[in-house]
Amino acid sequence: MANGKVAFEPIERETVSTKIREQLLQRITTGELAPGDQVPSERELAERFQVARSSVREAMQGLVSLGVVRRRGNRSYVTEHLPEIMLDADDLNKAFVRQLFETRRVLEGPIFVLAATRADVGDHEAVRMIADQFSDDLDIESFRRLDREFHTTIAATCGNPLLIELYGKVLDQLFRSDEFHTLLRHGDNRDSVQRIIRDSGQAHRQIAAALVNGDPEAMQAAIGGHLADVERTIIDDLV
Amino acid sequence: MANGKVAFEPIERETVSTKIREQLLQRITTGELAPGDQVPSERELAERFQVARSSVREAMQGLVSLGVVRRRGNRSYVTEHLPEIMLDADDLNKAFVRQLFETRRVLEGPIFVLAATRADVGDHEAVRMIADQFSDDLDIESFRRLDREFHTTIAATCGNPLLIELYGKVLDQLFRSDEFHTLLRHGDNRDSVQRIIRDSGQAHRQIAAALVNGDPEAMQAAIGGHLADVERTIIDDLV
DNA sequence: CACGGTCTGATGGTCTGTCCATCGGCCCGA
DNA sequence: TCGGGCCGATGGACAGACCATCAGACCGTG
Repeated sequence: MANGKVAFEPIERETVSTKIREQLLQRITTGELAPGDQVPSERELAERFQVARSSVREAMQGLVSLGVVRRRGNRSYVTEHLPEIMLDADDLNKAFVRQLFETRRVLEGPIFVLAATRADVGDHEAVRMIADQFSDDLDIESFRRLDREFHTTIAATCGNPLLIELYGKVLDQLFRSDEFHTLLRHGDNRDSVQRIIRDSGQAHRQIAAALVNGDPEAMQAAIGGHLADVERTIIDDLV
Repeated sequence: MANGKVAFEPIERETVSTKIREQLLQRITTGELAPGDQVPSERELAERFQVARSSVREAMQGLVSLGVVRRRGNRSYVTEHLPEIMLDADDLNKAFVRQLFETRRVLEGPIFVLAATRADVGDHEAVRMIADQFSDDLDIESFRRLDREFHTTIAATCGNPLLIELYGKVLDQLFRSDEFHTLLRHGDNRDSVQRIIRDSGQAHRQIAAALVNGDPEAMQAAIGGHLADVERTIIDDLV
């Protein structure tokens, strides 16, 4: 060691739920658990891992907070779109988009939780007003401006502008990336664009409602499903 | 509504653990639960909230992943340093520093979890090598350069450079902020600087060890305690 | 007085078992 | 064909228990 003291590192103390979580995460990131479909039930996992269901639940909660998995009511869990570690040099663009989405998922949960607990009725009203302005027939530029305003307003409610700024930058990067741009500009994708705008409006209204109700899970579910679609669309359409 | 469809927002389905988590988070951010000291035990909280201990555990896990609370072995939980919503205009600087730390905490957990599951032995060795270069007698500039290299290397292991870039930017902002600078430059604080360098070296070695062991909790604990000190030092010393 | 061993109560981690509301899918009858 | 009702599976929540660990008090020995 560079300094005088011998390095007595804290001994490893890995809990059962941590081991489970790591195994599941590995299964997911390697694509062994296909993205977008069901994860085995808690009871089945408990039996397969030879542990108690409570331990499995604990592991799953960790994955949920990581954003790689989503609760769907009482209907099992579904893995979010993300994985497929792509080693091909050709797929660098895809890999970058994947990172963007992964980062978004990481930032999303905490923001919504903080917003749900810190927002007051004034914030609620402001967010709801903006959300109601979304309509299906917005052109892409108006939509983008409104979208920006929406996220900025939520920033104020969450009590941590920095966090929202990062989130906004990630979303910006996402929507401004070359991949996304070509996707938008491409004449064939006019339908996709229109669908994205429509879905976004609905998603934003749901987010506003969830914020008013102070329900972070609902917020995450509202935006999550929608953005998962966007992610799939973008990645699938990449050359 | 702007579009034709009536907005049937998903009905609120708030779980018990969510309610508990929100209550606790509010208690913490309002400073009612003093930052840095123990949270009541799971059993006591279960009794006070009139719920099962498993529900309390679930809520606490959420708070841990949010970074506002930390597990300390089997010795209860401690609230992280962060809260005290400061309304005074004078305290804008403090508020910003607080946001920086809050953001760091949010990014930290996921990064370590991902790094722990995705890193291979080569990554381990690289990280360990850099960590061993930290020594107590580094000058501030060398330290900063080494620190930067350390984080960059971990970026490669975590499989998501973007996430690490954000994390690095936050840390940068933290260490480059005017507040921190004046703290460093101030002659009186030579001891503080030396202590920070010394603690950082140890923390980085612990992080490397935890990464090699694939133990995210240990990683977080290693860097968490150290940075909590830094946070306290900075905020307390601000004018 | 100092130091190491021992006991004890509290805590988190884990397990087992149970009950409930909800949901998807199925069948059955109108 | 369609609507309603039944059934199995699932997540959510609960109660109670056991264990390893840890802090702190206690005690004995030097």
